[in-house]
Amino acid sequence: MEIYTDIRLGDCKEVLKELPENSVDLIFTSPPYADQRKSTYGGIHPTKYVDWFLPISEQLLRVLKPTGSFVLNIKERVVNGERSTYVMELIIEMRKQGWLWTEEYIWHKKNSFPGKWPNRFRDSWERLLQFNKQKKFNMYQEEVMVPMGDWAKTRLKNLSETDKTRDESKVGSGFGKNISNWLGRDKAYPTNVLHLATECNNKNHSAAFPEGLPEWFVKLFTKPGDTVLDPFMGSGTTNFVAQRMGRNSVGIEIKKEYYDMVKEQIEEKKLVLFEPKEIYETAKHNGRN
Amino acid sequence: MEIYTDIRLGDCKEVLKELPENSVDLIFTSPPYADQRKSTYGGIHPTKYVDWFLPISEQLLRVLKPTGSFVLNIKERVVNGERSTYVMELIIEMRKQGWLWTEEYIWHKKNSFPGKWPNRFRDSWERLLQFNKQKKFNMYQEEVMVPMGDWAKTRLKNLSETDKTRDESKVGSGFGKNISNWLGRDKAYPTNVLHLATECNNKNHSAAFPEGLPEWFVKLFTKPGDTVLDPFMGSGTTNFVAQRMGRNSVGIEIKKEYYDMVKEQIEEKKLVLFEPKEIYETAKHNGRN
DNA sequence: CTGCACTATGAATCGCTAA
DNA sequence: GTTAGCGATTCATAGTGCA
Repeated sequence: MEIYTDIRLGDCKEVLKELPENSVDLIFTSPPYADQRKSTYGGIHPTKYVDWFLPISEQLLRVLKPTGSFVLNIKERVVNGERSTYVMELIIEMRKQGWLWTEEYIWHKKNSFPGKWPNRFRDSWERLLQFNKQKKFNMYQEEVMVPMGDWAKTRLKNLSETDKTRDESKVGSGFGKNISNWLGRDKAYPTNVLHLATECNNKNHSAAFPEGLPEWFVKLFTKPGDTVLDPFMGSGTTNFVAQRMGRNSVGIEIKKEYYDMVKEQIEEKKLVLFEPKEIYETAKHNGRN
Repeated sequence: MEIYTDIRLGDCKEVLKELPENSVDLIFTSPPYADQRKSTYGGIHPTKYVDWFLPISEQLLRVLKPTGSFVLNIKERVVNGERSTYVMELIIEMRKQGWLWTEEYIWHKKNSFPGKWPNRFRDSWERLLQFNKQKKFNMYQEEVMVPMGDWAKTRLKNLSETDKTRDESKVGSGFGKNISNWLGRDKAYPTNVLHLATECNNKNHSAAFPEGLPEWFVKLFTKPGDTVLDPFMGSGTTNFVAQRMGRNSVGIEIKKEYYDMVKEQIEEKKLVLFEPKEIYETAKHNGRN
């Protein structure tokens, strides 16, 4: 299968207009967080954040396929001792734009940055907001199943009386059918809480999120050959993951420095792609939830 | 030390007016969640939820001491395939009332309700919203520190194969490596993510939350002799915990059935209070974070 | 007292059917 | 059309009983 990795330089608000409508299966991104310090990368003041983001999310709504999903990794900052409300306002405004706010996943960062403050503890979680265009969308739940708890072994040997009763009460058809549901089952569906450690990259650039994060959602919401978009590419984590997993991807980055870096690395990776099988196997190591 | 446990019957919107202003150190409560079904206990329609809650939070703002905290346990439900936005709207409106939204803790429910749906996974977390009257408030961080040595030991011993596969295999970091960070340290500050299982009570009443939840916040935000308030008492978990930990408490409940039950149990507990030490030790079993 | 087997059930959600 | 009621689905935990 031939896939492409399309890296573009520019302001995503403008560059997105070049993309055809209904062409993307998954948007996974982590936009620059609101920040009062203008000096930092893309610092947008908290009070302007929603106004700044809405034109972008409007384009995202246009390019996303009706069956696609938009996953937004974001967490509000503390301003004057309070959590800002711009994320909540954003959700409310995006719904007015036509987005459905389907779910909020939690990314629990296991090794969050240490620190001590007089009136709060370490912040060790971030939001992963899932938006959709319609109630029916593609979701491949089996792809992200996790090993089941230890109890399953004994459970499989003898079904408990409770289960029998519960099952029999349903219909007179008996519980044989239900037993078959359990046989051979060694995996369970995950929950909406993801446990991942923040990655410690010894590279010269730091990723906002670990590879496991986009990987989980790429598996969950796309199949090989689908297209993934990250309008705030940064160090390109989303695109590298997409490429490794056999998905097309588009990445947009406003800073030439990052753009060049990703361009270079993407070229390198292409060489490796001649052995896709092996790469896929290595990738499968990554555990999740 | 002599403490009181004050249980009152009635609608908290009215009963709260009887309480003096600036008299409570901690409000910990879990109001009835919005629900479309009117038949269930206190079912408030999602679209009316904010209007229903604001008069109550106004009273709570009045009775809370300036140095006190208000912790609200809540989670929005799914309506028509979307998460409702009433919790976000509530936060925004409460800030207009004068509340500061200081922090959002996450309660990660390890044993969430099972089930499978076409477009979502099991919901295994709830919000614990912390509101304050001013930026400076009482917080006793040392009281909730996690003993590192013990924690690591039990963690290592009890670590099931599933845990390892699920949580640790993702990055190269590995579990052992992280342990080494903790050696030589007695205690560590927790984060804003709490891990607790929902209690599996085979008693005749079920609590909405496990005792560990109010216990953690009572420790964190009050000292012995302080006053704790739960305006939606329910089965009285908050008040039992407060009493056991030597805090005064006020509980308000609209349903006579629950009110009577708690009244009865509070009386029983008083007898036991002659041996506070032993009780406290047993209570410490409740795991957290 | 420890360990193992087994039981009970929990702030759930979707889709269909009846009113 | 819209809404309310009900069945089906499903996993981790604590508690009990017994060897």
